[in-house]
Amino acid sequence: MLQIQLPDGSVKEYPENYTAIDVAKTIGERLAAATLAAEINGTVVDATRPVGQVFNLPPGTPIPLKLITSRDPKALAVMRHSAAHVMARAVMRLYPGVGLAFGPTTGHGFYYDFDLDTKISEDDFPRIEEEMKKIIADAEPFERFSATRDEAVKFCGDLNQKLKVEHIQTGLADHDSLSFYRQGEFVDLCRGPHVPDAGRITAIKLISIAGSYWKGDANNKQLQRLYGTAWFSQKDLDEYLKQIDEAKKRDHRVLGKQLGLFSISQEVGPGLCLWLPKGSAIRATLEDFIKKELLKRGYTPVYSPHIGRVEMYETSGHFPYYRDAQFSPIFGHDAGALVDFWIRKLREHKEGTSVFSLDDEKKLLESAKVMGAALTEYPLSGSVDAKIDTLRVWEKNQERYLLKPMNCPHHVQMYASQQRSYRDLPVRLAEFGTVYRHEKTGELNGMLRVRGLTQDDAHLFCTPDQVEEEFKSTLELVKFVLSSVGLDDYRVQLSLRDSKNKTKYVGSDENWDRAETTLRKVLTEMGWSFTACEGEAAFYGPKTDFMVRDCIGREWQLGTVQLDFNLPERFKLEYIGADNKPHRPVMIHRAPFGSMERFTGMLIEHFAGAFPLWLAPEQVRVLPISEKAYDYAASVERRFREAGFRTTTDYSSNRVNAKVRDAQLQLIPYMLVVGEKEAAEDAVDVRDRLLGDAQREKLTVAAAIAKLQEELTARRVRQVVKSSFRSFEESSEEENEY
RNA sequence: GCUGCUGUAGCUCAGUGGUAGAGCGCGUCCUUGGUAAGGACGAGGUCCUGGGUUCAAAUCCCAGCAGCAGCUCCA
Repeated sequence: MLQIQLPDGSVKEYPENYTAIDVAKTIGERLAAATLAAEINGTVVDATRPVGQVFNLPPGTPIPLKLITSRDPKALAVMRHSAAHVMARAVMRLYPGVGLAFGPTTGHGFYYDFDLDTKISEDDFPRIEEEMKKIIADAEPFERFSATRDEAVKFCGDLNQKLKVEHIQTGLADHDSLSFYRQGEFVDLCRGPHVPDAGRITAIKLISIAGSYWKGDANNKQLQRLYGTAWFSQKDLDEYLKQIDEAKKRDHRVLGKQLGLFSISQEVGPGLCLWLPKGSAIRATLEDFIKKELLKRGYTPVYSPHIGRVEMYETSGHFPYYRDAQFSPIFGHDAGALVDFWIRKLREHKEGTSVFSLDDEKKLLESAKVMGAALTEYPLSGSVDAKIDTLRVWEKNQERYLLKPMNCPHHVQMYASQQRSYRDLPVRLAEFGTVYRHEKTGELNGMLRVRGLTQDDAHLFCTPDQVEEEFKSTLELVKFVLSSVGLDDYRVQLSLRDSKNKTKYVGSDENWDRAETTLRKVLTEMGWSFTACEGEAAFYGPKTDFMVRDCIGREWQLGTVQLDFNLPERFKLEYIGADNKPHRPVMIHRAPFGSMERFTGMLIEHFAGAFPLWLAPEQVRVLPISEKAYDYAASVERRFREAGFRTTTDYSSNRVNAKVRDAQLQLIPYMLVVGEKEAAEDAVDVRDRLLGDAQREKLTVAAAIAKLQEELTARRVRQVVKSSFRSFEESSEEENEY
């Protein structure tokens, strides 16, 4: 007999081969019909599997069992995964010979990757959906069966599913037994679980089609990824689609245009952001805020130029590691780019990655000569190394500048500009440093991913003893800054080195281990919850990143604190210790906002454009009732401006109704309606954007100024419109192993 | 960079192998108004760029550029 413990704690006995559905039937037919899956000992499994087969608990131990119906949030993921199978089955019917890759669930639906030469387009969605609906109407069961690795390979081979075969042989090499699910004529390698039959899938819709890479590697074959969503009712589906539409309305690109905050013009260039006056007001407010905060915390503001010698970035490693993501160097000599290309080609030739003929070299020599670089020393018949050396010598004598991709080397030079004593440390150099990166075209995204950005950057140089303390206080600064602007919906990520691919990083294992251990220790001591992510570190050190979500749920890195033992070594930085001997300082890179562009973009979405008073680009608008009140309106505007408020007056020929509406739609926190009555009393009629007409308040100008100043200095956040796509709770992306 | 979709007035978008439309905004005038749209008139377009097909292309085809979504990348 099988001993099963139900969620209420009661233990009951059932026949050995009973499934969760069978158990449900003993409670009630309706419950059995509603059961979609079962949670056994904390793991979600098929409701149709014999409970006793799932776990080998010691004999006599009752098995904890929970029946999962559509009311349980876990049911959605199970059902969506089944929907992915149904979609794949439909696609297979319509496109014979399609190769199957992976088909997991996502936070709001599911996708399946297909290897298919025919291009699926959105025009094909209706017939795929129709086929899916047929499959759902047929309500055939999902049947699980197991196979050994060899059987599985043969089975998938017979089905001509090459990607599955490859996956079994590589990704699943350590699995002895593999499970499959059959649904009618469709069989798929799959970990499960699934709903009992396709009829349990109620409301489905295909969302989009896009490219993806096999196993997420851009060097691999490109697949077609079909996205869909599924819900237990049409109502839920409609609600979800409505939410997506709502979410798009708070997109910073939409609001940025609507509210005149920023603009990205094709004339200026892709990824280059123009901060319009209103966007600039927000940025300036943020910058003032953090500048004051940094002074309090012992930072010293510095300025550095926008370009620097390429050699400096070769020393730091930025140039060799990220060359393809940088704007080309600025060459002082006309032949600079040519020689640069030449050296790269020679290196590729040496490494065997490309062919570079003697004839090519002769042509280049000729061209260089025409461009004014004679290169008489070039050893045409010498070794590749000798050739590279000759060209390098020429290059070293020329000017080569890089549009700066990072501020750190500049700050490093500032540190090195004088001798440092341990008594001087920590040195904290802060700068709103503008950097340029040639991001790939497909990566650009409004203000969130740009090619020119300003970091609220600073570099701390400290003794090894000071590292933990400095790191800790820096993390606290980031947290303080985020909470000051009302951003509390973020995730802390500990970004570590990829232990399997160390070629992406500079520095010794010892330095890395030291840095990663320190970070983990500090985070743990602070009691913060964080997620550790391998392979997310910077090339010079591990970091703690503050991740937030945008209006449609994509995650972005804002603030970051990075620990670096490596750049001080590469630049041979020193300080004189108490022992009168030179020591190597440790660097901390940190940017609470990350970049002003991305941070402002995220803030726009966070507040859905409705900024709190202290950040609002236009804080107060004076609305004269008629021309008779123009003079008084002007004086009110002047007094508010003098009190420090960003104030305008609406002199349009509209009626006050329209003026109120305009200001309301432009999300201006306070409107001051003034007419003859107010003019007579030196008053304003204060209309609060949030309270509207119902709670208008007539105050003297002085009282209104005082009221608003109180809200301003407190940096009060009175409203944040919740977004359904931001929260971190709901986004448990199901990783399907296979 | 890859795959797919999109590109029409300042904005949002409709539209057709036969020479271009709406709403909002903008301008002028009337209205001098009391808390989410007062009225009239008017100006605005190389229909992304370059090729091709055609008697005829903004519309069909190709290429490029840009935007969007996804993938990959992100110092």
